[in-house]
Amino acid sequence: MTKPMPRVFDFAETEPRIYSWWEKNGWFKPEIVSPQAETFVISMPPPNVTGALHIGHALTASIEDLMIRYERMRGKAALWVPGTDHAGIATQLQVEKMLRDMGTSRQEIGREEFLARTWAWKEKYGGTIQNQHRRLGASCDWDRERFTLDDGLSSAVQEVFVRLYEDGLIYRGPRLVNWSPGLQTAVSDLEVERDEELGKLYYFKYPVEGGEHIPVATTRPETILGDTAVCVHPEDARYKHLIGKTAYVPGLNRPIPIIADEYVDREFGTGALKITPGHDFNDYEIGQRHNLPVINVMNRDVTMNAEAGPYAGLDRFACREKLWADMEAVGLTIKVTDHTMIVPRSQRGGEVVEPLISTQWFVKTKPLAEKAIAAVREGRIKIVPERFEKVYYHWMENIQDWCISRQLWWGHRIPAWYGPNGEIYVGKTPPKGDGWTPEEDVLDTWFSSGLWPFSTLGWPEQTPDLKRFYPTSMMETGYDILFFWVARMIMLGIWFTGDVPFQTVYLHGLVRDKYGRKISKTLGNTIDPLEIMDQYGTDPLRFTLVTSGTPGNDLNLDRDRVEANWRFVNKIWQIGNFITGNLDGDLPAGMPPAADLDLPSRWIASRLNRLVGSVQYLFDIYQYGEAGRQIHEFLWGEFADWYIEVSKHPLYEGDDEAKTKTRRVLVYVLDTCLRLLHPFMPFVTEALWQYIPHEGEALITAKWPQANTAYLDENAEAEMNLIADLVRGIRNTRAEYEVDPGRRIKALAAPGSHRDILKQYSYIFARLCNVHEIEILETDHSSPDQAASIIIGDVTIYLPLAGMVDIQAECERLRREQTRLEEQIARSRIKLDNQDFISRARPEVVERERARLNELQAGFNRITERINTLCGENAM
RNA sequence: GGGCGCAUAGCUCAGCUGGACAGAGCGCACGGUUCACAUCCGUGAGGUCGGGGGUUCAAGUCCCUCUGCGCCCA
Repeated sequence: MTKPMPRVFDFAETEPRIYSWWEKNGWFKPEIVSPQAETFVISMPPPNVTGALHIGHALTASIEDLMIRYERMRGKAALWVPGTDHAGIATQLQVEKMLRDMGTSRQEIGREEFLARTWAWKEKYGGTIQNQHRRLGASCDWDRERFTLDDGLSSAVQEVFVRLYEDGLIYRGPRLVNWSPGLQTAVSDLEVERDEELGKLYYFKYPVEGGEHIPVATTRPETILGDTAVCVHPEDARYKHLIGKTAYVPGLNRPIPIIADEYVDREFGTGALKITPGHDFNDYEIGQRHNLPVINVMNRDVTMNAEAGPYAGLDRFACREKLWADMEAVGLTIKVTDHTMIVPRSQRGGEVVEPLISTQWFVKTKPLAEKAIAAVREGRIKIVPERFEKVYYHWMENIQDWCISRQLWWGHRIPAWYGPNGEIYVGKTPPKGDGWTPEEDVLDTWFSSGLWPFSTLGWPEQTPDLKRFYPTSMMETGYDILFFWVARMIMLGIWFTGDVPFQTVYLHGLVRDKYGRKISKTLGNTIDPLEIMDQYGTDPLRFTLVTSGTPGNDLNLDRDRVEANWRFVNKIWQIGNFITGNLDGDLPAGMPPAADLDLPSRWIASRLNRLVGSVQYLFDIYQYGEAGRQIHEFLWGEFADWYIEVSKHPLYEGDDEAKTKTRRVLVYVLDTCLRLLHPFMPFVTEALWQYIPHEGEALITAKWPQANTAYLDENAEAEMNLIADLVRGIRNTRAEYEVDPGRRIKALAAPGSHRDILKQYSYIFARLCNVHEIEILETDHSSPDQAASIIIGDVTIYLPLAGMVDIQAECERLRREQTRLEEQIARSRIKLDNQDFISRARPEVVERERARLNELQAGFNRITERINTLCGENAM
């Protein structure tokens, strides 16, 4: 039985109610199906624990929830593991800002107190994003929620660190690293952003033994103080004679050799390159090749150190100025030019990153990467869209060792201790004995998130969850973290579990504003998903996010589209209103057999099953957006606009049998569409489903539809198309002749080969174009003069519009139509006359073309006939 | 320097395995108080599918090339 449903869909009331009902019933958990069921598992990319939901999270959650709901409906044990990331740098910065606002600092309160405050901060703001995910309808298993600093995950991190160390894949040592002066920590290559900026190129003269000078250009004069060579191209005629001689570092007069290396670009600057292995990655490599010493001239706060001689204590940029001024004074400068250069900046802090020699912990990535590459090459991991595989290989094949230590406090403490005699101990527990000092540094946040797919399932313990749900099925995330996160999960996952962490990687794009601009606070074009949900509800936002773009490409989010989809939600609701309002008592479930159905029902059943098949195909190839658009098009453009309108006849005027059949079709079609749409728009579909006759408790656990080919009916589609074309033709004609839409008119029909259909379904014309009487003419009819005619195939409909039809105009209209047909016939003939087409095109394509030509020909004959009778005497 | 993406109606985008006159939403113009919906219904205008070349019986769709915009890597 059905209960009366509200006239409008109140999303604000419905969403939280339905969500908690789902959650309370445990439907987000994989345990709702048998333990033998096939699994489908997604690890949710963990957002920053203290973060707030932004539009990117909304996209991620919309797609992942869609995947999860779809697979759940397909009967799989669907598990979506949620969680949050401690986000070392970001969170520490937030807390430090709070401390600053309170007039203190982390240094002042000390490590222990700082961590206590950060945990407190996490407790306070940590729940926000979970609840925001609930608003999005995310059907994840909250009982399995994890946090990267949980005990379990911390133990996984330690385990991994220790084992990698024992495998010889983690080492510690002084190396040139990217130093973030603002954050006071080393960062990895990936955390450095390189952008073109306008800078200056400074030309210095380096004195050379024997009184000569060699000109050297640099963008960073302060690093001159750390130069250990000047390098020229071995074939450079300008400097060939200087190779092997000694130059003197400006400002310090330290002697350095002039060396030759083919690396030098003769075109750039002066063609003579200063080599500073302590402050430049390329120079570091050249230095290694030539056995040059490495001099570090900076402190960690990027002031100059003692090696800088008279410049010690100055900030790096102040030093730059002063050195230039000093050298200018002694005539060792040439010129300064404007110069566009690549400046490395810290991803988080934005300040210029300084390459600095520093002792850090590193992961030797090559052996890990090899296995990770093989997994994708061998198809054990599939990346969607496929083109990202290339990007992945390129990065993996050129991978550099990964600097994993961070001079932060918020994070996983590196499980290492230093002995009194400089020895290093690495283990999960402190070493025995006295005199051991624990390592101060913590690990890169991505080190722990790299374990996410298995650490969240209990690894290193062999938990039942790990056994059942690992490897996971799908890693869905943005392409912007392919290297940061996806690549590392693959490397670490394979290394530690011997199995891939997930079978498929689906990468989505970035959400941009409607003009395609990147969303940024400074631009002021941020899109707040919460605000949108307040205004339109969750379903329109989700549907818009999923249908606005294609996999792997950025999508431009247009608020107008959200509004349009909000109207779509209303449309669905109104369809529900209509159907439930026209039910009466119990209804047999399911569809009547096709043979028992009338033409419109056979048509809609055929269209529906075609849709189901198409949606299935699109889901199989991850084209969710297109699938959503097709469901939308079907539901509104075919079901509501045509079938429902037509169904009013049997519903209002039919007998009981006709009513029942029509009701069953209406309910069945709606039910199927709600199932198809549920992964896209969970709330309105579930809410409405509860008002229509249904089996089972909730749509969320209802069965995903399968196409039933028994209902495919090409003939019904063709007949219905003909009727629809006639209806449209009549509507056009009425509009053209400005016939009052409310005015009922009659028509005459020369039915051609569709006599029975037109007779039986003439009511459709009454419903859809206000033609309430159709007189079916005999074959040898005489056609009326004062009439407009609509010709589709071999059917002609005459609208006797006495006094309104201008024969002259009508003839012109018909001739235009005739010409159009003529052109199409010609084109079709050319095709069919082409032997190559006949022999090479697929038979059904040729067949379709033949049928089409017949149809065109019939129409052409009909229209010619009409012109002859109507326009005979004024044929010019 | 290497790689990738995008370029389709005024705007935002679809168009997947090549096959009938290229679609949607919004916007625009005109017309609608019929018992699901004005959060609606109907009609219409609007596109040389960035340029050029090629493959094919057939190209918006595949290949090459050029132009413009964007991204990634070095």
